[in-house]
Amino acid sequence: MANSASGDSVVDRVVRVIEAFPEGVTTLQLTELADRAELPLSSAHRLIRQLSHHGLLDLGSGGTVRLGLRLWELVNRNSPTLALRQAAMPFMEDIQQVLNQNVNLAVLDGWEALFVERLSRRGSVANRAQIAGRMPVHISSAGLALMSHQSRELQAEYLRQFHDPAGKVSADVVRHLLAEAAQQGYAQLAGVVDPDTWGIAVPVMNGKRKTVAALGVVVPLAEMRLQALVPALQTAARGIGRQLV
Amino acid sequence: MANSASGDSVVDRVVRVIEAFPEGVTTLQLTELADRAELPLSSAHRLIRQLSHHGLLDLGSGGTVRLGLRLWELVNRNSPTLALRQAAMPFMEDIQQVLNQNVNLAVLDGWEALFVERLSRRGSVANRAQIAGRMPVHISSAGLALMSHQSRELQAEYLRQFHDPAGKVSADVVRHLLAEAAQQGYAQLAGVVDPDTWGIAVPVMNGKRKTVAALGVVVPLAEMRLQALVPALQTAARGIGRQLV
DNA sequence: ACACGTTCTACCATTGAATGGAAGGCACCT
DNA sequence: AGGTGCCTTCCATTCAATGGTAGAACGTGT
Repeated sequence: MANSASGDSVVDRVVRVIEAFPEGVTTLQLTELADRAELPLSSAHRLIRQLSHHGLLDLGSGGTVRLGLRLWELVNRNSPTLALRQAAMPFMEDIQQVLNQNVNLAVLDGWEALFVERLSRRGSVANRAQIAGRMPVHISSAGLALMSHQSRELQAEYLRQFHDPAGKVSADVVRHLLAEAAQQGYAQLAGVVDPDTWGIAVPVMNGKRKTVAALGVVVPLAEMRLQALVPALQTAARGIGRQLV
Repeated sequence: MANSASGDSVVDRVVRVIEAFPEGVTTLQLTELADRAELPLSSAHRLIRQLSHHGLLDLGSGGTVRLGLRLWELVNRNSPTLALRQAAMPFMEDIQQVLNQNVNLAVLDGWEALFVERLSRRGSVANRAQIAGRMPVHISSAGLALMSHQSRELQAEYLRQFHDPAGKVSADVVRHLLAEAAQQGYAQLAGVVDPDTWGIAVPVMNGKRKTVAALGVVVPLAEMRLQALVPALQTAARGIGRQLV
């Protein structure tokens, strides 16, 4: 036998290895990684050593495996969201200063909002973990803000396939939320993620008026002041969008 | 001929493709990417399509290639510096609040300081580009702070191979800077990177008193107040280190 | 309008790079 | 002392990867 009894290419395997790390886990043992990637140990070992040699992975002395610093560096230097994050950062800092709330920036990926940047509320323990985190469209204000400004076709497709695994939300409810968000120009969601918090997000449109991101804040229910928040967010979103092609 | 006339493995090629993006460039044409990665066009095309299929790259309609959002997500979720950044973030925010200066966090990689986190001075235009940026040890306060707390052997090896391409700095000068930094417990460097700025950095030690990072600020020369800065940085560095294993 | 250059995409016979079972080595248990 | 779990290396087998070639789809200048 040669070149994979299981019928997958080298590229497939490289991807499986990188994907094998569970969220938030930085270190894995060689054997465990081989298991997770469903690779024969010897194959996994060879592959990981190659990747490690190039710095994409970091194979420690005792068989501990991490993602490589070099990979982190390359990806962050050339990240597809680099321009967006650079444009958004000053405005996000402004909002954090003025409103003193958690600020976040998300893009749409599939049927989920992917958070690409985040600033924590001053004084609170930073919750940086949520960077690179995902939330389904229907339970995040950012997701709703993003989806409500997509094309009719995409929204229709989204609603067609929509199914809430928890079974608590129907497609009709989501349709209503999207319509409301589209009409108002912002999306809000209270107590869904966390019972004591309120999320508000507005779309960020690039120069061609295409919605490329959502800018949002998460505030304690008690401090909710929609009148103050929405204009601030919308102003910032326009400022960001003006810098994007 | 089969399996690479040039004698490199698939893994080599995957790495070359990812590394082919110049710093700060997010989009490349297929042909240009093939050139940069030194791959035959047809091979590059096949490889990139595979990677794109898995979301590590993103092959657009007109042959435009970007890094994939999925890759960014995976790397940032499981980044080797995740714990460090999470521990450091609140302290960095404190410093930014109290001192109103650019704050940065770096680790040592090879003979360079790799900046893993950064907060911009309030009011200044954010210079986020420097995240994932590198600076040689001898011309960055962070680099000096890091190197000055490494083992004797590593420092000796560093000094042995040291060579300033600009020819302005001798190994003896660097040796002196390192000794000074080691003795004082902080490193400073004035007007090297930018003629009007002063950089100060202190080491961050983990629970085993191993130096794992450097915490630093960059201040305008005019606002230089060493007496205020160093204690603040050292306090923060201790706070960060206490949370690291 | 036409010819030309450039770039993307697809095909397919050839072959050496990738494969993984087996065995060795090491550390740490019981 | 024997057992267990892990990392690491070896090597004959073979099919996945390769890249020259050619066609399609642009864009551009004459």
